[in-house]
Amino acid sequence: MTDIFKDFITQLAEVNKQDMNRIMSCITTHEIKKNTIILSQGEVCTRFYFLEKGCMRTYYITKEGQEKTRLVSFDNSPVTALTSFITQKPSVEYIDALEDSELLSISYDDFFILLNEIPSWALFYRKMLELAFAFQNRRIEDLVTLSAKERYEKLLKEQPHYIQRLSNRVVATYLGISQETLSRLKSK
Amino acid sequence: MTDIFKDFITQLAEVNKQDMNRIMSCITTHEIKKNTIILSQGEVCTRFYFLEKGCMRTYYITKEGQEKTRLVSFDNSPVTALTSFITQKPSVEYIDALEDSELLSISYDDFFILLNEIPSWALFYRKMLELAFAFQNRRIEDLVTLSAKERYEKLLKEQPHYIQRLSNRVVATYLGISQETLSRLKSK
DNA sequence: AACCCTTTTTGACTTTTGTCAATGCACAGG
DNA sequence: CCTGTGCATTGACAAAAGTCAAAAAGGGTT
Repeated sequence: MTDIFKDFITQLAEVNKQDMNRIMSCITTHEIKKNTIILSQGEVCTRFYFLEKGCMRTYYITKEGQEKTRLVSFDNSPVTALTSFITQKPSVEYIDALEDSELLSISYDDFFILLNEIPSWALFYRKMLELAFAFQNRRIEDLVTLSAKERYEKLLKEQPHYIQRLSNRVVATYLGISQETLSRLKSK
Repeated sequence: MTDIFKDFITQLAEVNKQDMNRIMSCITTHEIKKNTIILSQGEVCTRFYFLEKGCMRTYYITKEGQEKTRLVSFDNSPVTALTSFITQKPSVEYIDALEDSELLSISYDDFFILLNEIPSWALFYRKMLELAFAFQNRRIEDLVTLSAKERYEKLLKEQPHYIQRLSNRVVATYLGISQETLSRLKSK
């Protein structure tokens, strides 16, 4: 059940059995229905989430009321408004489920207790931050260097599951273009 | 001389005198002339840099030959192609000096030796990653939610030194717009 | 002051993308 | 089997931003 998460941790840092049990003792599981919002703008992100199965989205709503997607997460990845989680300040982002999903979570307090208690957890966290940084780095690179059309083509080539599994509307807000523009790009 | 860096570290993590001396023993200083490139696309970033004084820029060159700026760093901030540094793989980014600058640096090997040797250095690194993540998060948010004009106005309001200290050309590549568009936005 | 070199501004035009509105389509719930 | 409701597509037009070229404005050097 929580094996997916164990594997994920182990890929980043070796954890002995005892430590792993300690980590797992802090974990809560959640079944989330499609369209459920697990974090709203203005709320503090008090838990670290990991998505075992399903699909979730981290997004903003602009003052004009438009949804803009920062990140879409699929099975086997962390899903957290990290900035809010780290600082324990209100989030500017929403997180919701695009499909029925299975989540694990750890509270902020436990997360940081583990950090001091278990060196391999600290290593795991550091590696995760490094990966998150690198991912965002590429995202900025794409947004700054590519046109809408090029961003779509790159996504189609490198992450075809985004386009297969998500609605046009969500893909468009992820690419930072309008639904109509995306629809026109697709029909070529 | 290296006091600026010491202060920077101390703000993120408490370091005792002995550890600080150990850290400082790994440090090299550099005087960099304006327009010097310290890292090119395709090179591995083998040192972690910290900018004590001056101004440096991290940027890409697109296949059309256009410069696109990911980040501009002023006095008292880290300046490193972190993704390349962490993975020790070739960088996609260039780093150059926009002004005469004073840098410190630590080699990759020393950096990771310190990480295992000195817990407060590990904490410093973790906090730095957290800050870098949060910064990039905001950058993505701006790129995704704001128009060129709004990005310019936000920069003018929140980081006026960018506009005062940098050439139009650099500001434009940072905002992801053309020089001419920026010039027109300014004249309103 | 005169020169060169770079940066900035301006104008005319093109391309890209967005907006609004209408239509078609598909699926969930009664 | 009908009927909404939301999503996708298409068309016509508008707005935003880019491109190219030329002129103007600075900045430093002799």
